[in-house]
Amino acid sequence: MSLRHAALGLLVEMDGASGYDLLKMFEITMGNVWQATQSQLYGELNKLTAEGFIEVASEGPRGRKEYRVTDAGRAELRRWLLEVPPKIVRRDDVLLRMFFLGQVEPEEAAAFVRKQSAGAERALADLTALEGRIEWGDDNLSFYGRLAMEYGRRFLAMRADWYEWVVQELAERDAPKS
Amino acid sequence: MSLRHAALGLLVEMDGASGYDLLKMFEITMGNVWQATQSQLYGELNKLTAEGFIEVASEGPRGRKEYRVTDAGRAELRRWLLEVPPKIVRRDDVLLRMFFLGQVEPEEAAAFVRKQSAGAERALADLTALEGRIEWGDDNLSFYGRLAMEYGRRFLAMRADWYEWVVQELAERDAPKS
DNA sequence: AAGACCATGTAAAGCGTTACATGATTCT
DNA sequence: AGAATCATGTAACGCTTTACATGGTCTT
Repeated sequence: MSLRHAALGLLVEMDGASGYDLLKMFEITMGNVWQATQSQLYGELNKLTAEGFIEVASEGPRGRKEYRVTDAGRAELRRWLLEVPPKIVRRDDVLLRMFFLGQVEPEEAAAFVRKQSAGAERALADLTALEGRIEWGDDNLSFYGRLAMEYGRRFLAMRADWYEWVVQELAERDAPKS
Repeated sequence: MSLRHAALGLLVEMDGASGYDLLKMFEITMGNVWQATQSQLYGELNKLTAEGFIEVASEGPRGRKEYRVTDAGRAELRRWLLEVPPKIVRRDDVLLRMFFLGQVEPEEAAAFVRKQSAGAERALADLTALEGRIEWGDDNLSFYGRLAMEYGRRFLAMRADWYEWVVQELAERDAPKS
C-alpha cells in the first residue's frame, strides 16, 4: 500500500496541488521508482480524503480540487517512513527469462542477452543526457531526484556489465575450453 | 502475466513435478526474481491445464498431480521468451522512501539510509556464504541459478555503495562547506 | 498415536491496468 | 470554431496476498 504514501509525500512537497498536478509530477520525478496510473491516483486521493490524511483546500476551474496534507497525514507519512519495514518485492521480467534461456538455441539466447545489454546501454546514455539538461534547484524534490537519478545510472551500468558477463558465460558453456 | 511463464519454464526443467514441488523450487531458485504464493500457483496450474499448455501426467498419493508440459506449452514458452517484450515495472519501496527523507530530521534520515546500507551488506554476506555452500551441477537450473546469484551479488554491492554515497550527500547538504 | 510434512484448494479483499466517459477552459 | 489541454471519475478484469479449510501419508 505505498501509492498512498507516495501521494502523501509528494503532496507535502507540492502543497495545493491537484490530482492532475500530482500525476504529472509522479511521471517526472518518481516514474522510475513508483508508477501510478491516473485511475489509481484519483481513487487514492479520495480514500486519503475520506480517512482524513489530506483535505480539499480549495476548488478551481474545471472541477479542480487542490489538496493539502493534514497533520494526521504528516504523522502517517512519518510513521510509514521510519517505522514500517520496507517490503522488498522482486519481480523482474528480464531476469525471469534468463532462467529459461536453456530452452532456446544458444545463438538465440546470446542474441536475447545482447539485446537486453544494448537496451541498458541506451537507457544509460539517455539518462546521462537527461541529467545534463536538467537544472537542479535546491528544493527537496530536486535534491532527492538527483540521488534517484544517480541510482538509476549505477543500476543500468551494473546491468549492462552483468549482461556482458552473461554473454561470455553462455559462450563458454556452449563451446567449452578445448 | 508472467507467473504463468515462470511455472511453465520451471516445469520444463522438472518434468513430472507437482504444484507442491514447483512451489519449493520457486522459493529456492527464483525467489529473488519472481515470487509466487501457493494460492496463486495452484490456480495458475489449473488454468494452464485448462488451456492445454500443461497436462496431468499421473496422479500420486494425497491427491498429488504430476504435470507435464505439452507441445503447445513449449511453443508458448518460446514465444514469450523471444517475442514478448519484457515489461519493466519499477517499484522500489526503499527508493520511494528516499524521496521523502526531507520530511524527517537529518539524523533520522541518515540513520534510515545507514540501516538500509547495513541490510544490503548483510544480505550480500549471506548470499556469498550461501554460494559457497551450494554444489552446482551442470543442469540448466544450476547454470542459470549461478548467473542469477551473481546478479544478486552485483545488485547488492551496487546498492550498498550507493547508500554510502547517499549518506555523504546528506551530510554535505546538512552541513555545507564552511 | 502424535506430529511433521505432503498436497490441494477456496474465498475475500486489495492493488493495478486498461478502457471508457464526460465536461470545462484555454489557445490559435 | 476547433484543437489541445485540464480535470476528474467509473467499470471491468486480472493479479496478488492473506486467511481459511481439508485431508492424506510418513516417521518416530
